[in-house]
Amino acid sequence: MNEAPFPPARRARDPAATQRSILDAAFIEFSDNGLDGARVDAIAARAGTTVRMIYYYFASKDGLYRAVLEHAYAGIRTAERALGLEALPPEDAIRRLAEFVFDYEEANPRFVRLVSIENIHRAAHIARSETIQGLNATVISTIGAILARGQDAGVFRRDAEPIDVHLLMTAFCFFRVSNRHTLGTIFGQDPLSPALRGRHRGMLVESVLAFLRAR
Amino acid sequence: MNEAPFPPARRARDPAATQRSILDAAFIEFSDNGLDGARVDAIAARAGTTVRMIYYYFASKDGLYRAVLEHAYAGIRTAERALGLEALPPEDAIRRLAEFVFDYEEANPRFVRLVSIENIHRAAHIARSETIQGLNATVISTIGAILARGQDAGVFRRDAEPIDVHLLMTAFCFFRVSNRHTLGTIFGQDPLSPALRGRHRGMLVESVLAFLRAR
Amino acid sequence: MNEAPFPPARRARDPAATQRSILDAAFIEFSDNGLDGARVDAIAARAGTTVRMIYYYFASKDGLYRAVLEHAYAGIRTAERALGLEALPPEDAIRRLAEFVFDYEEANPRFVRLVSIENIHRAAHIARSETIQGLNATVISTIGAILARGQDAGVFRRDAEPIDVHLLMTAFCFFRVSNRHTLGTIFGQDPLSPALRGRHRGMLVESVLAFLRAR
Amino acid sequence: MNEAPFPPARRARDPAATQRSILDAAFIEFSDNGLDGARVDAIAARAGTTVRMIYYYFASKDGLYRAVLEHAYAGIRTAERALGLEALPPEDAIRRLAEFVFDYEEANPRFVRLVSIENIHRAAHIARSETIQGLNATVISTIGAILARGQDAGVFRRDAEPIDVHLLMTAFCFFRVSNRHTLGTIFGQDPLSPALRGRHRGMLVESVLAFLRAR
DNA sequence: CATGAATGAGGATTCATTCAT
DNA sequence: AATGAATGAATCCTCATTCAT
Repeated sequence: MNEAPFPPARRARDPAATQRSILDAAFIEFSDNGLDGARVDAIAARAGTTVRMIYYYFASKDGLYRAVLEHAYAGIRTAERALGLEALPPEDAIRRLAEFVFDYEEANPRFVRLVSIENIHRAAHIARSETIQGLNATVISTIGAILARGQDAGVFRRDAEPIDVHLLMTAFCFFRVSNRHTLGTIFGQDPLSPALRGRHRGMLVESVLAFLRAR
Repeated sequence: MNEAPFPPARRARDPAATQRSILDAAFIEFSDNGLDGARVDAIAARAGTTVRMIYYYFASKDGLYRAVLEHAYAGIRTAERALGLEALPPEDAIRRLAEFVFDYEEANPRFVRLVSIENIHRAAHIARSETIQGLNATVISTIGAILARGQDAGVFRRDAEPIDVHLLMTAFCFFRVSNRHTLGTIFGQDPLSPALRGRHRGMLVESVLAFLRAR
Repeated sequence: MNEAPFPPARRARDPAATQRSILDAAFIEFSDNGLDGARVDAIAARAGTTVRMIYYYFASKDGLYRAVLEHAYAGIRTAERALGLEALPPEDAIRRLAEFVFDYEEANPRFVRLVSIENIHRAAHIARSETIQGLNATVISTIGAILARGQDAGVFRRDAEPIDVHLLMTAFCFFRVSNRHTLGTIFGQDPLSPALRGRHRGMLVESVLAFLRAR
Repeated sequence: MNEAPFPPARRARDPAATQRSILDAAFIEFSDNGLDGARVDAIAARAGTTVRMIYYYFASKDGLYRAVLEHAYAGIRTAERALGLEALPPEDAIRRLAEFVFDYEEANPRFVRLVSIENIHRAAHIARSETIQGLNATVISTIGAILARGQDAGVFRRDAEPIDVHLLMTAFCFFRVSNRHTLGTIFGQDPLSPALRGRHRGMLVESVLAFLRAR
C-alpha cells in the first residue's frame, strides 16, 4: 500500500565521509574565493551533499570556515614536528627548517591564501579556536631550542629571538606565494617560476644564516 | 522669508570633491572589509553622498575598487621616487630603501591589506589597469641601478638580481603587517609592537646587506 | 494557550500550488505589461508568495516568462488536438478549424498579447524552449492532412500549402485581437464588438474557403 | 582674460536637425526594444546629443514616444493618399491597395513593431494624440468609396463594410511581419522568405477579391 | 540522518528626470 | 540653446539560514 517498500535512502553515506567531503570542498571554496566570496551552495554542490548537511554538521558558514582553518593549521604543524630538528646541528636545523617552510608554502598555496584571508578578517576566527591556539606555540619553542644550541656552540649571535627567526624565514616563503599574483602582474614574471625558485630557495637559507652568524 | 540661511547640505556641485570623498571612503571600506565584504551603501554613507553618485563617477563597485587600487599604488611609487637613491653610495641606498619600505608598509596598513585582498582575487583588477602596470616597473630599475653601482664597486655579489632584492626586502616588511593578526593571535605578541619594531627594522637591513655582501 | 486557531497563512508547504499560483500571476502580469513592464514584486504579491519563491522555482524573471510562454502555447495546442478534424469532410474541417482559431484568440486575449510581446523580443525565449518547439509542428501536419484530403477529393486547389492556410486563418483572428486597441482608437469602433463579431467570423471562413476552392 | 575667446559651442547644430536626429534615434530604439525596453540614454547616444536635449524638446520619454508614433503613422497615411485609387476601376483599386499594404508593412517592419508595442500599451498614447486620430479616418472613407463604386457596378457584394475590408487586408499583411519571429521559430521557415513572398502576395489579393465577389 | 520548501534581509545596479549654471 | 552634476525611487536578484516532515 505504501509507495516504496524500501526507504528512499538516496545517499546513504557514512557521516564521517560526508563531513570530510564537506570539509574538503569548503577548503577549496574558501581558499579560492575568500570567506565572503565563498558560497554555501557551491560548497554543498562540490561536496556532493546538500546545504542542509553543512548546517547539520557545522552549524553555520562561519563554523565551517573555522573548521577548515583548524584543519589547515593542523597540517603544517604536524609536518613541522616530523622534521626531527632536534637531532641536527644548529645550522643544519635552521637550514632544514627554512627549506621546509619554503617548500611547504609553495606546495600549499591554498593554505597560504587561507591565512591571508583570515588576516583580512583580523584573525577573528582563529582567535575563537582553542585548537589553533594550542597548536602553534610549538614552532617558537622548536626554534628557541635550536637557537640556544647554536648560541651555546658560539655559531649564532646571542641577541636573536625565536620569533625574529620565524618571521624572517616565513615572511619570504609566504610572501612569494601570497603575493604571487600582484608580483607576477606588475613585474611580468611569476615569482614561482622554476627560473627563480632555486635561486630564491638558496637566498632564503643564506640570508637567514648570514643574519644569525653576524657579530 | 523662510529661505534657508545656509545652502542645502547636499548637492555640493563640486565634482572633484565628490569624487575624492568617494575614493577616500572606498579606500577605507575596501581595505577594512575586502572587495566582497565592502558595501556600496556604507561607502556612500561614509562619503556623504548617495550610492547613485558612485555609479555616476565609477560605473560599478569593481570600477571604484580599481580606482582605489590605482590611487594606492600611485602613492607608494610617488614616495619611492622622492628618496633620491641615485645620489647615495650603494650600501646606503639599499639601507635607505629597505627602511623606507619598512616604514611605509607599517604606516600604511590599509595599502598592505588592499594588496592582500587583490591577491585573493588573483590580481584580476590590476591586470586590467594600465595605470598600475606602468607605475611599477620603476622600482626594479631603481634597484637595478643601485646593484650595478655596488657590483662595479666590488661591494655587492654579482649574481644578485633586482627582483630578488625587491622580494627579500618587501617580503619581510609586508608580511609583518599583512599577517599581523594571525601572528599576534598565535604567538601572543603583536609583531608591530614597539618592543619588536626597532629590532626588526635593524634585522631587515642587516639580512639584506649580509646577503648582498656575501661571496 | 495562545496558539493560533488557524494555521499560519503563508508557509503553504504545497509546492505544486505555490508554483501554479506563481505561474498564474505571472501570466497575468506579463500579458498585461510585457516582459520589461512586468514587475517581479507584483507577480509575487498577486501570487500570494514572496519574490524569493519565484527565484526558487523559476530561477529568474526570464525563466518565469519562458515557463508562462510554454504553458500558454501548450494550452492552444491541446485545445487544437481535441477538435477531431480527421473525422470531418475537408471543407467542414477547415471551417471548424477556422472557427476554433477565431474563438480561441478572442477568448484568450492574454495569449495573443503574450505572443505579440514575444515577437517584440524576436522570439528569443521560445527559441530557447524545446517544449514549445516540439508542440507546434502538429498544426501544420494537421492542416496538411486536411488539404491532402480536399485535394484528392477535387474540392481544394492543388497549389495551397499548409503554412499558407495557417497564416491566412490565424492572421485575421490574431490581428483583430492583437490590434484591438489601435484599431478601436483610430476607427472609433471596437473590432471585438458584438456588432462586428458575427460578420467577421463568417468572413473568415468564407475568405479561406473561397481561396481554397479557387481554380 | 576669459579662457576661451570663442564660445565653447561644441555641437552648434541647428535645432531642427537636433530634433530630427532625436526622433530618428528614438524611432529605432523604441521599435527595437519597446517603450519599456528603450533607454533614454541610448537614444541620446544614437542621436549624438545629450539626454538633456531630449527633455528640452520632448519633455519626457513618453512625449518622445508619442512623437515617434505620430511620425510613423503620418508616413503610411501619406503614402496611401498618393496611390490615386479614385481613378481606378473598383477591383483594380482593391488590388492596388492590398498590394500597397502588403509591400508597405513588409518594407517597414519598425512601423509594424511600433504598432504592436502600442497595442501592448492598449493604445494609450495614440489615444492622447489628436494628430493621429485625425490622420486615420481617411483610409476607411477611401475604401468606402471604392466599395460603393464596386457595389454600384455589381461586382462587389452589398453587405461588405469598409472596416471589414480594411481588417481582412491589413491583418494578413501585418501579421506576417509582426509575428515573423514566432512563426519563423515554430515552423522553421521565415514567413518573409522570398520563397513565400510572391505566393502570399497573390493569396492576399485573391482572398480579398474572392470575398468581395461572393454572392 | 536526511530533505525539499520556505524565508527575510540586504545587495548591486538602473532609470527617468531635474537642478544650477 | 545647451550642459554636467545630481537624485530618489525602483528593480532584479542573492545569500545564509530555518521549518516541517
